[in-house]
Amino acid sequence: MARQFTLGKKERLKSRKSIEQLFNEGKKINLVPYRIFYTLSPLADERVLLFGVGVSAKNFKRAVDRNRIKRLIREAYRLQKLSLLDKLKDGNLQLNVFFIYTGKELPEYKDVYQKIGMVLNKMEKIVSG
RNA sequence: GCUACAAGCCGGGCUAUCGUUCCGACGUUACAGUCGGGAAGGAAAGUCCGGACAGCACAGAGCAAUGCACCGGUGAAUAGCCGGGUCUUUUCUUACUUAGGCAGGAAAAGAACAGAUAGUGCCACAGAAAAUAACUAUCCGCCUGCGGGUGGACAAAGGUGAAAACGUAGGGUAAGAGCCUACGGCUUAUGAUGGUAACAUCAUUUGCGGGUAAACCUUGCAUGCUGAAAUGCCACGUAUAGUACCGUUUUGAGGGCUGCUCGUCCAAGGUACAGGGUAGGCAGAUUGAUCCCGCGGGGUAACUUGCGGGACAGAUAAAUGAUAGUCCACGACAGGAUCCGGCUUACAGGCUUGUAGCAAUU
RNA sequence: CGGGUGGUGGCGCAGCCCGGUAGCGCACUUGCAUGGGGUGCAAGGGGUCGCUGGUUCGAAUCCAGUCCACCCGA
Repeated sequence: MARQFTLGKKERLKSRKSIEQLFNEGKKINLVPYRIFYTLSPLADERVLLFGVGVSAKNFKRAVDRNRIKRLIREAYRLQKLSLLDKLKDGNLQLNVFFIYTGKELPEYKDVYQKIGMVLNKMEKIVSG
């Protein structure tokens, strides 16, 4: 039985090329302190859902703060991605997502969890039709 | 015990659930999965110095540029560190002095402490003048209408200023002036003594011509250039690919000698524009001038050395987190990105040791 | 990772190389001109020269350290 709440190397965007493609060709969602890029395409291999995070060094000068925001977003995503994954499997689709934090204040985990949940719900609706 | 200062060390702990990365074992065709172990700092930061390492270059000469600048030691090396010298400032103290002051000694702090008689520049305001002179004053000669004018001599007396032409006394002179003499101060050179040396003391001697080199500069010494996006290898892929210009025996386009010039060597392709492809993997790359502990040796110290034991991340869109509970002193500054040595800056709180003061007990 | 530029009145800039008076435009205040406004004319106020030290008689300017903002290479 495979574990469910994982976020290993195989589930993250690892290629510079695919990331650049995502920024150039992907669609965009703005949700107050976040900006999400995504591309939806027919399933090519077993990698159904790929994920990435970014925080601008302009808004957060210290690496400690950037690391913390990325960790919080990753955690919220990890715990809430399951139903989106099921929808993608049903539709035989492949999705790349990239989260960018555009706010200027350090967020609380509860807010991050809530907002990421909203984003994922939106994505589900887009995937469904 | 409390307070202050200095030095050194630490800088949240525990439990549960979910999760990340690397290594090993099991397992698998290969994944998946399971088990065990490792996983940010004292500054990882700023990138201010110095190296290691790598590539290119390494026949020579000249010029330039940059850095450093008392001496010795330390170390792979430095603008770091340690010790010493000199100077400056502050404090204390002693002798002399009516006082002002001045000389010596001690302690602490600081010093970008080579050169201002190599040259050039600058020094606002004030002041006669900011370094060459001129002006006032002084003295001498001549003229005079007795107000002064004019030709010379003189060199620091002239309310200033941050800074004023060695100080005091005497001689000297037409009047003056280190012009001369004595004492004192600073300074140049030589010698002697002590010291590895910087330097100190003494003797003789040269002069006394302000400051500024964190102004240009001069002198001495050092430095090849470029940095892991360096560099080597493998894989994938495109256009046996276009246009223009220059050149291909000699008249040679261009290139190397990596700052430039000379000089020298190579040389058949080169330059520009337009367009196309790739942007994956492995090595570099984590164990090294390494760090810590104990005992011992050398050295004033920085540091070094012998023996024994222990420890040491390696990611690559980039890993240490989240949630809940609990304890306390309620958690600061802040996160690797080739590595190491230093410097600088940020930092809640706590612990240890030493010194000084206060209080109390025996 | 490497390299560079800039912090001067409320705003945009000059002065810095070669040290001695901080200046310009817009804005602001007051007055005059107009029936009123725009506009024009005249006068005026306002600056720790990012911060901390050093050199110097004297620092916005020179030097060192530090903070902040911005840009470039890949």
